[in-house]
Amino acid sequence: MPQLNGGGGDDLGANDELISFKDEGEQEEKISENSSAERDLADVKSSLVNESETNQNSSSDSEAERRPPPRTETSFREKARESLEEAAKRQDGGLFKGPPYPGYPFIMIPDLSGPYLPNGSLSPTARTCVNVPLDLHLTSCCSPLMQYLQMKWPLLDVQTGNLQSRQALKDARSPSPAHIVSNKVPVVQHPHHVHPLTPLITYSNEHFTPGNPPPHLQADIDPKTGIPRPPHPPDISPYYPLSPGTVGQIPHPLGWLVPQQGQPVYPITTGGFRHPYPTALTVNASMSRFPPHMVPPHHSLHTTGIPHPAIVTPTVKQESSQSDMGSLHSSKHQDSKKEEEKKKPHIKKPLNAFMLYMKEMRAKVVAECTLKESAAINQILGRRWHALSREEQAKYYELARKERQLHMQLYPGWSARDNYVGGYGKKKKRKRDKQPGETNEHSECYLNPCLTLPPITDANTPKKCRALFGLDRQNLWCKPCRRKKKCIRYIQGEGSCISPPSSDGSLLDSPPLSPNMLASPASDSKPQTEQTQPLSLTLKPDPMAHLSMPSSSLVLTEGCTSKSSALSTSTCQNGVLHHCQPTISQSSSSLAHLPTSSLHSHSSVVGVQPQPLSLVTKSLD
DNA sequence: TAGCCTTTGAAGCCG
DNA sequence: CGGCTTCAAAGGCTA
Repeated sequence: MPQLNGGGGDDLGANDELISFKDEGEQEEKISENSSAERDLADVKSSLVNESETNQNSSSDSEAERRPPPRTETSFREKARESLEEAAKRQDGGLFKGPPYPGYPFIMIPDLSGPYLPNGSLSPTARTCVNVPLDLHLTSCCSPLMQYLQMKWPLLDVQTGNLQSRQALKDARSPSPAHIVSNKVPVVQHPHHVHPLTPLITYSNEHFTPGNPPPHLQADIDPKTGIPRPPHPPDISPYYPLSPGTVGQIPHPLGWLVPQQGQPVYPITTGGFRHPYPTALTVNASMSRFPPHMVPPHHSLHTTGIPHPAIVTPTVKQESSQSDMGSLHSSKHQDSKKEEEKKKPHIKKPLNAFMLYMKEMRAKVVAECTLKESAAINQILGRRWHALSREEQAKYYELARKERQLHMQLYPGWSARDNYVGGYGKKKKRKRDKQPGETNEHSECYLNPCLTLPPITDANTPKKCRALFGLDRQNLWCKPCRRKKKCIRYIQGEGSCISPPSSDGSLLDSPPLSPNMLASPASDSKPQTEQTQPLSLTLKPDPMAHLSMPSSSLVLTEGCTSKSSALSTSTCQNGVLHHCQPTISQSSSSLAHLPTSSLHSHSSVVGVQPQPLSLVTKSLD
């Protein structure tokens, strides 16, 4: 396995991504600083990822050293140890007693997901906190996991101060009997279920309502630290029956212990609710200190009924219903087979870096604007992702790498093909095939002629060069395209790219690249935040612009709300009022013939960004 | 109600 | 090996 190759740089794809990202960064990011410095920075970032990958199996200490958010981590670690010690001494409960703060008994973790300050510190506004449930079976041997979590938690994002959340927390402080009696995990309702492997997600207090922690997990809470004292592990929890080998192992601190109602994504298996990460400790330990291949496989992990968040019983999946239907007419044998299949947990793929990022940032985006449409949000997040500095991205790559590692450790026999239905017999949702000419790129141009946003639809796919030149002229493809990455030419725009004048949105936002930049697309770009993204304040001549661009100035920003509100003004937390209506309406009127999907796509694009991505375009003339 | 949309990345399949 | 496809999250939308 690639990931196991400690020295390999390819396991995570991070390298590739970084490389390609460099290419993209050139076009997407305005570089105001000297290129050499940028290159250096980029090199540093790339090396960061490389290092993380190459050292993935080495010392977790090194990781900890690389981790920026230290204070909280350190204090937390110390406190956690104290709590552990105390917990070992006394198990008098005291859970949820006298919470030092609303989030109690959760740890307050700085939200680093937001605006990062150059020095790695948090901006005041970014100091939202995460209430991380400490229903940990913390033991003295958890340091690797702790490190792992420390690495992750800083990225946690949460919307705090939410009265509802607090209330929910308050209300939930008395564990429901159902939680106790049933094998169900105390449900914490969250808009997005928490990926088991990724504590990155934005968490709100409601995720961890006090009802969540099973009785045995009612760790004593240190009134001083507010950190719940980890329950003493000696007693195997009826809730999380731990196999002998799981003693001392730490349940994943984050919410995937608590599946969400209506989202049986991480259903508890019939085997009982066990430690989600039975091998979390050992895995992490081995992960950080030993080459993964040295770690003994835990083949029985997911067969023990461990409710790993990544495990989803087929019953919750669409396949299940279908199989159920079919089973009606099938033989008993078939039924039994299907039953087995049904019971067979669906182990989800580990989240990649971007998915982790999305999980973390989605709530933030949703909160910042009225956007709720995932498609639109994802577009925004996609842009933000590219706007992230290498360092920030490296964090996610690192997390993703660990996710995969952990996943691999937990499910040694699992393969992505297990979930790969395409060509493997079963049905599957097949993405609607779009004809090359069927893309929304034109509409994109219409509606989004000068946005900083790159073309959002198909036209923006990495196959741009492929579409332009065809497979037989791959030598003309941009590097990213060859690597199946986002086409830089397309993004760069025709003005500066070698590609033929594109009718797509290539003219959009990205500033023209200098020839030398084209020559060495990977040469680099300095990490940019989206604030610097106003890539094109000048409207490039768009062949299609006359069809869509009003002669007047436009203010297009991502701050505009999605489809539903695209035609009305919207506000974002940045306080900027985005008058989307004129823009959209004009565009729409001129493009009344456009498919609604196009409009939809466009409106979706007009997401919200805390940082003004808005561009004021000049009139064409 | 299943699937689409939309993003990026990882990984599997296929020629 | 390169290209294509699927899946991972997510929630509104659509047929």
